[in-house]
Amino acid sequence: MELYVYNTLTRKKELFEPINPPHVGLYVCGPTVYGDPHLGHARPGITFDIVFRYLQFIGYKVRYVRNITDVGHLENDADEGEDKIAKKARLEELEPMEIAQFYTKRFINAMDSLNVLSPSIQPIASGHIIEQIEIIKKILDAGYAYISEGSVYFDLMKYQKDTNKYGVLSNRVLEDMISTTRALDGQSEKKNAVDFALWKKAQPEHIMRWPSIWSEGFPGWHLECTAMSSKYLGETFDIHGGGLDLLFPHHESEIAQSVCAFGHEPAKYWIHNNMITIGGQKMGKSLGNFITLEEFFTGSHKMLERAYSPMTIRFFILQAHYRSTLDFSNDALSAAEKGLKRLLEAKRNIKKINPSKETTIEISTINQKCYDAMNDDFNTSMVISNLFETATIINKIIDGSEKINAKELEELNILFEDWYTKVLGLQDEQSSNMMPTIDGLVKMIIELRKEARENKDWAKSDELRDQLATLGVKIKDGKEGVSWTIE
RNA sequence: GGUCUCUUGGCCGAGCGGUUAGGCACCGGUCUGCAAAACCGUCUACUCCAGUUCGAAUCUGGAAGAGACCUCCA
Repeated sequence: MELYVYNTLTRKKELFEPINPPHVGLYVCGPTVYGDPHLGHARPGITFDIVFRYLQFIGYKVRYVRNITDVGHLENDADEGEDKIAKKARLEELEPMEIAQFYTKRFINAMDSLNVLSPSIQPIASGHIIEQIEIIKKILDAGYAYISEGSVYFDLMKYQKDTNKYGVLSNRVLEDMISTTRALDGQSEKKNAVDFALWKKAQPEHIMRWPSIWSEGFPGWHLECTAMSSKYLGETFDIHGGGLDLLFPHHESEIAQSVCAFGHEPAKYWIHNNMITIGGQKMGKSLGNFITLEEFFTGSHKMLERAYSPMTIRFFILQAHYRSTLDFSNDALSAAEKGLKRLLEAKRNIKKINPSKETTIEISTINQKCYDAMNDDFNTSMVISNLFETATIINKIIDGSEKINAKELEELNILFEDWYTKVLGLQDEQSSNMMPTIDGLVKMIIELRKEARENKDWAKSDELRDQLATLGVKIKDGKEGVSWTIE
């Protein structure tokens, strides 16, 4: 069994071979915590959750590091030298760390509800200022940075001249960029407009600041990931992930920093998830068209026709391949919701199956198809397609048009446990510790209704059904008796 | 302007040279006191033009349209 992953560095699918098997180091750029998590955050969260889960599923020991950026980034338009968290803090009259703390918690809660597993380590940028300063020193010593008015800048021209590596990831041509770079604040301090800051001297109004030998200030925008990935995964690790929008300049700059500080590139494989679009356009803070995850869960956004559960969001995202753009719409989400429900029902129906002597189906074939799909660059869409076909088979078995023996039935059970639950991370949202109680209560009412129906008291029967419906409990009169679900 | 990507049926979305993707919707059927749900079945594709090939949604060239990055962004 061989896993192939698409490596952005080479623009093709490559056989996955960890540097130190069975260990795998996975680093993913986490959120900047100055706002509520939105649908865009769900995509990398879920994409790399799948990578994390699948690598473990096939036997690797994975250390998954996903950072929290709480140092903020520079605003580039107005507010010279003020970063996002500081700005928000000033507006709301809070400590910057209150803002960061608040949104970090919101982010983690949202990931939990999406059933995204916790990373092995979730380091915060502000907790690694020392490590970042150390890397700046290394780059200075190597001669690829210079000090200017209390700030430290990366010398891109020198880096390019010596290594010719700038652009390996993003295919950028440095010469072209120089001619098209727009004027930004502080350019006069730089040798070249394209140079990026490793350390930035804080302006008087800038409230997030740390001491350093250069100035009171804050670390540059790309440094945190270099510092934290090298600290926890080593100078060279297996997979670096993140959103496609981080490819340039963020990841390109990380490579440059690593090459200068450590003498080699940081990651063997680069994996990038694509964007979620809304009406064909990228969803983003600056565009004002983003919907927060909480708004999805509660339905409180003007573009949403109603609420969508976390599992619906997860399933919606998994139905597309991670490298494709995924377009949001109410119709698409409703379709995902119904599809997920169908799969869940099928999974539950497995329990109702009575095995036969003979079997007309072979589970191992389906199982192999799921492996093949995942081994081909994590094709979750294909796995789901296989599960749907299995759902049809399950229904046919119950219907009597297909047969399954005890051995295959056991494999069927494992199939859903493995792929639906473990790898795709889908879960039954209705399970809670109150369920046995609710189940008992509903069954009592169903019993009452059954009596009414036996007496042909349709009015009473319908009243019970309607009242349960108003509580969100849907009664289903099936061939094999009555069942119910919570809507 | 530069770099890159995409264009699949009513909607979403796989597909990487030959075989049904799948889901949702629609329609037909089964079931039902009625209804809903559920289940079964069926239909609608590959932006356009040219080329390579026995054979192309899939490869090549061209056209049109859309998007991403080049500025913080998942």
